[in-house]
Order: sequence, then structure tokens, then C-alpha cells
Amino acid sequence: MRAPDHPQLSTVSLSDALGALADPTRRAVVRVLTDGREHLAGDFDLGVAQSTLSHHMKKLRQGGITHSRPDGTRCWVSLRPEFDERFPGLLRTVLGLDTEQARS
Amino acid sequence: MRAPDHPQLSTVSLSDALGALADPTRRAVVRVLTDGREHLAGDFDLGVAQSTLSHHMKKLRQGGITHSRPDGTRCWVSLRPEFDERFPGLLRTVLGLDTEQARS
DNA sequence: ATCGATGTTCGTCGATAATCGATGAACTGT
DNA sequence: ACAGTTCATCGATTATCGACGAACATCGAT
Repeated sequence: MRAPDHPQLSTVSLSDALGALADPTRRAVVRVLTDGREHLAGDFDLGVAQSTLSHHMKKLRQGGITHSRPDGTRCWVSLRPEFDERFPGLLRTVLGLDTEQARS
Repeated sequence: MRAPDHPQLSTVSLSDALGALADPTRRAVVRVLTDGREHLAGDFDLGVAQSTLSHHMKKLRQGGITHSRPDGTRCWVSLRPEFDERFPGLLRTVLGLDTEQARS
């Protein structure tokens, strides 16, 4: 697996971040990651094809939200801690609002 | 002018709201509206065609963020106060992060 | 060297987005 | 009645999105 691209946080726009968070599947990924740990990409079972999940992971990386660390044939995904320095409070606010009825 | 549609806030999803806020032109509109007053739709000069601005206004309405009140041939636009009850803190957070460099 | 597992990339599809100019609808003022 | 203003809508264009399967790359294990 080629090492994925992680943009500098300073080049990530608010539109990029909000665009990444506007999709419910991607928010579901982020919600899992808020435990602060790394998760295997393959452990997300969100009802989409593997290639689709890979696409969403790319969007999250480009939005500066997540970090992907290849490990052999697998891939560990985690939140980028610096994201909250770039956009303070955004993740907490968005995820806090992401209740059952608001989710779709 | 036909009266524009304003969705019930309970039917507006977080994805709708975030999608509306993900566009910099629309955030520029919202930023103006945070003075709490009504503004004429024609007073926004954001460098896009009139029809394009109308399109953005529609997105903001559909995201539950703004209210449009026709008045003769013109249209007064304002924030929907209930939006903050539906998504508490979202507008304040997003607009607070919308600095010059993050804007695009 | 081959195989299976895991993700990424590619090509494609239908749907939606953002933009524009042109047209239409509704109102105002003369 | 007519002309002008203001905004919405239409039609077209171009781009992007989310989805899929298929193909590809990389690695570990056999």
C-alpha cells in the first residue's frame, strides 16, 4: 500500500473540513475514532463497499481530520490531534449534534 | 414572487445544515446575517450572478438556516432563530472558525 | 513462487452542485 | 397600460459526489 497523502493542516480550508463532515458515513467513522485509539480500516462496517469506504477515508484525510498509517497489508486510522488546533471545537460540536434524528 | 419554501426544522438533517455551510459563498451570506437584522437579497454583492445567489439562498433555506420574506418585488433574508435550537452552537462555532485563511 | 488478505485506484454510473444567461412572475411607479 | 425592478426559475454546461465492481499493488504466509 502506498503511503496516503496527509495535507498540511494550514492548507485545509474550512470548506474542506465541513465538506468532509457533511456526509453521514464519514461522520460515523469519526464517531468511532473519538475514543482516541487507532482502528483498522477493515473494522468499519458501514454497509458500503470496500472501495467506497476507501473513498470516504480519502475525503477525511483531505479534510485534515484523520490519519492513516499503513501496516503491512492493513491500515490503521486515527484522528489527527492537530485538527482541533486548526478548527477548535468543530469536531466536538458536530459530533455532539449528530443524534439519531439529525443523522441522515 | 412566489413564497419560498421553509422546511420544518425537525426535518432538516445535520448533513443538510453542514452541506449548506460547506460553501464559502453561503457562509459569507450567513456572516452578514449574524447582525440579527433582515437584509435585502439584492444587497449581497458576492461576485456571483444573480441566479447563482438565488440558488445559494435556496440551499440556505433548505438547510434551515435562513428565512426569506418576500416584500413586493424584493426579498428580505434573515437567520432563523430556531436553527440554534435545532443545532445548538453550530453557527457560532462555524462562523468563529471562518477566518481569512480558512475561508476558501 | 504462489496464494490470500487488505486497501487503493480506475472506470463507470446516475445524481447532485455550482455557475451562467435568459426568461418569467409579481410588484411599483408613472 | 406600460416600463422598470427584483427575485425565482429554466435550460445548459461543467464539475463533483457517492456508489459499485474490477483491476492493481503490497504484504504475510505457505
